[in-house]
Amino acid sequence: MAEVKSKYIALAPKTFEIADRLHSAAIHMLRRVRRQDALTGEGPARLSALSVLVFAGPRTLKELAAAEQVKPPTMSRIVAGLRRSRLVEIERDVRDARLMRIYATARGVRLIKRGRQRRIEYLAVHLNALTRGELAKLGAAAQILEKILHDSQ
Amino acid sequence: MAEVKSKYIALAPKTFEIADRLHSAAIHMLRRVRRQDALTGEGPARLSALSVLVFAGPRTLKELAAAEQVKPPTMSRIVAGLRRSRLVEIERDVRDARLMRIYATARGVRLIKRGRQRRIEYLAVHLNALTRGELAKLGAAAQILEKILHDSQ
DNA sequence: CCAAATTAGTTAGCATAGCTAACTATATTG
DNA sequence: CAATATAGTTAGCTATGCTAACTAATTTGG
Repeated sequence: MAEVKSKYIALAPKTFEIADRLHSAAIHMLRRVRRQDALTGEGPARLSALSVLVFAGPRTLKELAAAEQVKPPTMSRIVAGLRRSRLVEIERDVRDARLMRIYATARGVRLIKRGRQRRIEYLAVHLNALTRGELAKLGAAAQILEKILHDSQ
Repeated sequence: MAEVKSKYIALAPKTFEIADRLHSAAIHMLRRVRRQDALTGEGPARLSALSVLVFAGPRTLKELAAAEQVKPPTMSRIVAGLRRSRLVEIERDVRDARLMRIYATARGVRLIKRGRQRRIEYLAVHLNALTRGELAKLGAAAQILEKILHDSQ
């Protein structure tokens, strides 16, 4: 791996090295796991948006766009695709007719849960080769990352 | 997070839970870090392919396609884009005129190194809030993941 | 109360990124 | 040397990202 120097002189080289390795490991892990998604027959943007609806509940288009960090026109087409595949349904808000209420259908929920199952199972099968201690270390790391991600917004 | 059951009864629930949390943390971490890439002015497929050329050296189109897990026609266009941006150059193999030798230009190397610097620095700044012990745990986790990814091909 | 401004979402049009099928050009093989 | 195999490209489809410009609905200010 290459050297990384910084303008932030307060940061220890060790911190950079760990950031680098964590970054690389995350990229390679997700690349593997993502191969499982082909079986769903839907593209990554749709799966990701649908996943928000399944695990966080119904959302408006704008909220969904914000959650997925894309612009409204992009989300508009993603939702149209999900609707064509009967994975979501849309209702107009009674209070404010400009707002959409987008929610996952039972079919959408099933698709996401199966996809998620495949991803997690794939990972778990590989983690199964580890010792108890190693597994505990991964658990600790996940917790630390969750904390950072949560704190830093 | 949702329940995940498995047909692999030999896998402990704890393993699933950790796989799940690791998966989620990796997704959110990379989503953050990726925002830095907009500054390069190149798309993700180009950055990723160029990164292979910079860190692993020149490759043929087929090799690059395999490394990026895409089909040759896809890589053909990615390389064409990189070439237009003067980030790579192409030579024909002397022994076998069918083969391309694709390599990063100095400009390509600079672009990737700066982009990488931004990503790693962003992460490192956030890791900097951690204690020595927490940092060490993340380092240990990265190492364990590298091992699994390497061993399982 | 209604005109102006704001907000939610869509449409149009562009670029990138993925695919398969069908092509060209070069090497290899029988 | 003809047939086959291999490397890469081209054409044409879908999906996913953007901005600019639009429609429709709501809110606000005079």
